[in-house]
Parts: sequence; structure tokens; C-alpha cells
Amino acid sequence: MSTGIASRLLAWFDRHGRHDLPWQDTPSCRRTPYRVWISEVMLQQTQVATVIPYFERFVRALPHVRALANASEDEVFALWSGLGYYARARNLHRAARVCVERHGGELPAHFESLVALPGIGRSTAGAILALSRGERFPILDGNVKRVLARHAGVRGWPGARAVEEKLWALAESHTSHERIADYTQAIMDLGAIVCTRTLPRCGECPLSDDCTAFQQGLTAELPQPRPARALPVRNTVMLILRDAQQRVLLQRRGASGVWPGLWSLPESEDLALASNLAAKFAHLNGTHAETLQPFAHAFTHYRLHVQPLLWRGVRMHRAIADTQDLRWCAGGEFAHLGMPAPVRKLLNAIIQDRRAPQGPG
DNA sequence: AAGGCGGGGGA
DNA sequence: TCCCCAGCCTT
Repeated sequence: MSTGIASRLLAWFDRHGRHDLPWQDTPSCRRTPYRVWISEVMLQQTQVATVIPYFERFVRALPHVRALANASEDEVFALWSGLGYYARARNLHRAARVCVERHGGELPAHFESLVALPGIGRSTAGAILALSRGERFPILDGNVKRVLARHAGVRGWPGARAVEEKLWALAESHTSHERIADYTQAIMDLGAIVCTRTLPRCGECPLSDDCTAFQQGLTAELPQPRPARALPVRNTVMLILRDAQQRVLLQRRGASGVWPGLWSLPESEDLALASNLAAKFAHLNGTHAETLQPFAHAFTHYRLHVQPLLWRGVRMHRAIADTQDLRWCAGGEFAHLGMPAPVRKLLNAIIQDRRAPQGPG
């Protein structure tokens, strides 16, 4: 039986963790809440190696809360320039002014006041209190989410509410009762150095004995990526106008949009207007449409739902027959036309089965 | 070329 | 409440 993860993380941290980061205690500079705050906000979306020179420049120019509050926004942006996500810099600046107005020119010492400041959420507030004041608050940044999801075998995308709640609960329960600052740095370091997103170094990991992902060979599967975006859905009605000679009316698509220049079926955006449109192409002879099996076609950026409607035995309007972008087409001619795959499939299905035409599925 | 990343803000 | 976004970086 393994011990809790805290003692193993602390032992690992003493030997392999990062102890020389400029926002940690150094001979020349103590670890202050201000320096931890600046570093944590910089680290929110940026990796350690990138942050270090920005951090050093920032705290040299603005070494404490009052200096930041007194700076102009332009100066803060200049110091931030190149880090990206500039809302972070604006929030730092605004928060510093709140600290001067409401908290005596220091970062507040309580979680509720910290998390109320712009740019400080639950994880950053916890990191500030744990790292700079040694208070027992959990953090849950990307590294910690990965470590915990793998160790406990938590399925699902960490951005999903239920998954995130589970991870917070694990973070809370695992957080050490001693050496809080070291523990907090340790679990972040483990995620950054050992429990990396790809090719984790499980052979060097102090948690592998009871790591669910390692034991079950799931390190590549956890944490699960965000689900593919639900593609927007567009609807269209495709008109299949068939004359007595079993020809079908085709329409060449415009130069822009999907399937540019290909031959396809006339389309209506609206089912209710489809008959009106059909009547512009042909005499419908009083027949009404057969509603065929609808089908979907996936594009990179959206999903197209197609409702095909079939009219049999219509008679073409002579006036539209000669138009360059319209043609009545017999089954044997389809093969020679550039035609979207789902449309070709639909037409083939209809031509092969005259009595019970189905969509292409 | 694609996806990760804490928190804010809009729907 | 959920979802999207920002900008840069790594893979």
C-alpha cells in the first residue's frame, strides 16, 4: 500500500523539483505575495521558460503593489508586451489599484478578497495563499489537472463542469497538511517535468505505484481532450424533378460557397417553399412531392442536413431547359458530370430503385 | 496545423 | 449556466 501522494511528492520535489525560479525564495529576494501573484498570472497561459525574463523585468520595474498601481496602463502593457492575453495585464493593473484603495496597498490575505480581484480565480487565489503564506489551499492548473486525472483515472474532458468538480475534490483531499508551499510547487513541477502531456516519464514518477493511468496503460488517453465542437447544422431541401423520360433536372452551383461549380440538385432553404420553387422549373401536373429519407453530410465546418423531395412525371418548362446552369439529365449522363458525392449517391439510389427510392443513408 | 491554457464576459 | 475568447507556444 502506498502512502498518500503528498509525502511522495515532497520527497520527489526535494530531489528533482525546481528550486531556483525567480519567484521562489532566493538569497536576494523573499517570496512575497506580490511576486507570487505576478508570476501566477503570467503562468496562467504561458510556460515557465517564457515567463522568467518577463517576470524579472516586470518586478524590477514595478517591485510592489503600490508601484504597479501608480504605473500607467501603458507602462504595464509595455512590460507585458509579447506575453499575450493582454487582459491579464489590464486586470493586474486594476487589481493593484483596488488593493491600494481597499486593502492598504497590499494583496489581501483572505481567499474571498483575493478571488474578488480581477484576474484572480479560484486556482490563482489558492496558489498565492499556498505559495506565499503557506496556507492549505488547493490549486488546479493544467499540470495539476493532468496529474490528478491520470492518478485517479478520471475520465472526461477536464473543462466539463462535473469533471472539474471531481478534480477539485481530489486536489483538496490530496493537498498536504505540511510544507504547503513545497507541495504546491511539487505537484506543478511533477506535471511539467514528469507527467507531461505526451510521453510522460512514468519510470521517474513517485506516483506510478498507484497511478490508475499508468497501471492500466491509459496515460495517452487521460486527460481526455475537449470533445470536437458540435458542428453547426444547416438545412436544405433538394428538389428531384423527374420527367416522363426519367430525366432529372440538375443545376450548376455558383462559384462561391460549397461545391462551387459542381452540378447538383436545385435547393430550397425552406420545406414550405420547395413546391413553389419546383413549379418555377417544371409543370408539376398536380403531383405533390414524395418525401424521401433525409440524410446528413459532414463538412469540416458544419453539418448539412438534406431533405430530398421527389416529383415524378413533371414536364419541363421550355424556357429553363436551355439555361447554361440548368439541364435535364438522364441517368447515363451523371457519371460525366462533376457532382458532389452525396448528391451522386442520392441520384444513383433513385435511379436504381424506381419504386421505393431511398436517400443514401 | 492543431490544440492547450485560467479567467472574464457574453448569450 | 454554459460557451467562447484571447495570443502565444509546443507538439
